[in-house]
Parts: sequence; structure tokens; C-alpha cells
Amino acid sequence: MRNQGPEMEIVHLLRAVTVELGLRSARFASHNGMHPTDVRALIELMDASRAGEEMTAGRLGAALGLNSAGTTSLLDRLEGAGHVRRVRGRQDRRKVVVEVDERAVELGWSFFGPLIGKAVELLQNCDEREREAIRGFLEGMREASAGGE
Amino acid sequence: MRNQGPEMEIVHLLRAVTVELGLRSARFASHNGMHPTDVRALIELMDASRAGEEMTAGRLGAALGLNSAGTTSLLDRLEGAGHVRRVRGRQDRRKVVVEVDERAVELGWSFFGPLIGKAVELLQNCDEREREAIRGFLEGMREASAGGE
DNA sequence: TCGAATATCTCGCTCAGCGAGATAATACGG
DNA sequence: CCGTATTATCTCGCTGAGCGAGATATTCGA
Repeated sequence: MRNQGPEMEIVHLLRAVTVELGLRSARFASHNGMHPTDVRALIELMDASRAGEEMTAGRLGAALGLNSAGTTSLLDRLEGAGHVRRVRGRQDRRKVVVEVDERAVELGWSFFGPLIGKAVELLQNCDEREREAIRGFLEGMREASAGGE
Repeated sequence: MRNQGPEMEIVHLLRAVTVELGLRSARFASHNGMHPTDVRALIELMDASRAGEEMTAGRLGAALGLNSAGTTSLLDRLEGAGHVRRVRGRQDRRKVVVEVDERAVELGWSFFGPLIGKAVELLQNCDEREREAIRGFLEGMREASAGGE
């Protein structure tokens, strides 16, 4: 193996976390008659709403790596299930602003709530320096994985 | 919003990392004529090989959340592309042991290598206590997300 | 030795997502 | 203002990943 320092355990741990989160998300999806992409869309929508930003059809599709046709059918699915509403943009009426239904937000929280609670609990048992180390590591990994190519 | 302590920034950061890793994995997949599931399968296979365990068709399918039919077609795909070989189990000849081709391992490293390098670099700039904090946080999140329901 | 259990495969089907192109609204040079 | 380029979304037809049902082959237990 290329590297076998004590760092590798943490690297594999991070990968394991992403795998487990993905599987849990898939289980939640099929349990609620949704597809993995629908759950990812809901996450993006809740995140945008939390940041106070409008989410358009195009931005959502780009965030999920879908083309426009796939985005349309995703929105058809979500709208048909009553999770979102399509609203024409006010200034630019070509755009479709996607609004999340309150019950879909509740559904999302029933899924993420316990995980978030556990995370907050773990972080509250850290002192400031430890929290900063965790934050720095995650921030670094996000930048490394977001990068181009 | 339900909670707005300083912990939430880290929670969202963790989610952002998993999203970015997923997108990067999808880009890598399409860039190599593969599907996201194929990449996930390769990860599982390399992980098992690293742990010195044999990976059978059934175990692989279970790890990915596929049924037996989907697993068979996944293996057909991977075998057709030359990434894996099917080998009948020696003691139990119902089983199919999946062996990864060396070139597929190289392909995997070309994708994960830079990310792993960045992670190791970040971790080497930490002292022992900070590393332990990161390890503990990820371990806790893995346990929380792995749990049943 | 025989039936139950287990591992994988085959067959037919559904539907997520793609490519190509239509439609509609906006931006902008002349 | 007009015509053209650009942008945002949608429609249509299609491919193929993954599912359910059931077939096949191997092993285990009474």
C-alpha cells in the first residue's frame, strides 16, 4: 500500500462516513417513495432556503449534475408528490423558482435531525481548539474535492 | 431554524464535503465511461482488498444496496470493461469471488490519490490531540449514520 | 439420500436521465 | 424600436441501470 501512516485511518474514516451517509439517504428515499436524486434535490433546496437564496430550476439541475431534460422530470416528480411548487420568476419570467413545501422540510428534518443532533453533541464535547481542527480539516477537504478538472 | 450555534457550520461543512466528493466521483465516472455505481463498487473492492478480505458478488451487492439481478449486471459491466474478473469460490463453488484488475486499481488511485495526499498533508499539520478530535468526530458520525431503522 | 437453504444468473419490464430540438422571455447593437 | 443572439425551461424519443420473479447450481442438515 502506498502510505500506511496513522493519517490513513482518518482518511478511510472520512470515506466510510460518506458511504454510510449515502446509504442512509438511499434507505430514506425508498422508504418515502423517492429516488436518491430527489433527496439530494431536497437537500439543495433546503440549503438554499436556509441561506436565503432563491433556487431556480437551472441552478438546481447544475448543482445535481443533471441536464435540463432531467431537471424538468425531477421537478415534475417532486411537484407531483407535493414536495415543491413551481413559481415563475418575477423579474426574469423565463426562470422557474422552486419553492419547498413546509411538509417536505419536516420530512427532511425527520431524516437529518438525529444526525445533526449527534454531530452537535460530539462537537459540544470538544474545546475550541479541537473544534477548529475539525473545521479546518473539513474545509480543506471540501476545497480539495471541489476543485476543477 | 432549529439550531444556530457555532456547531452548525461544521455540520454543514461535513455535508458539503460529502456532496463534493459525490459530484467528483460522478465526474470521474462519466470521464471514464463508467457509472456512479461502478465507481462505488470499485471503492468497495479496493477497500476489501486492502483489508485482505475476499469480496463475493453477494457481499458487493449488499454493500451497494443492489439486488442480485442488479449485482449480476454490475459485474457484467465491470468484467466487460476489464476492471474485474469473476472467479468461482474454491471451498463454496456457488460463490463468485470478484478480483480487481491491477489497472483498475491504478485508475482508482489516479482519482483518490490527490485527495488522499491533501488529507494526509492536512493531518500532518495537526498535533496528536487535534488528530484525535478529528478521528473521534468522524467515528461518531459513522456510527450515527450506520445505525439501523 | 433428500429437501431446505444459499449464491448467482436469466428474463422481461419500468422509469431516471440523456441528446436534440422546440418554445418563450430577455439583452443588446444598430 | 426592430432583429438577432442568448438564456431558461420544456417536449419528445430513446438507452440502459436496476427491480421482481423465477430458474439453476451448489452446499448443508436430518
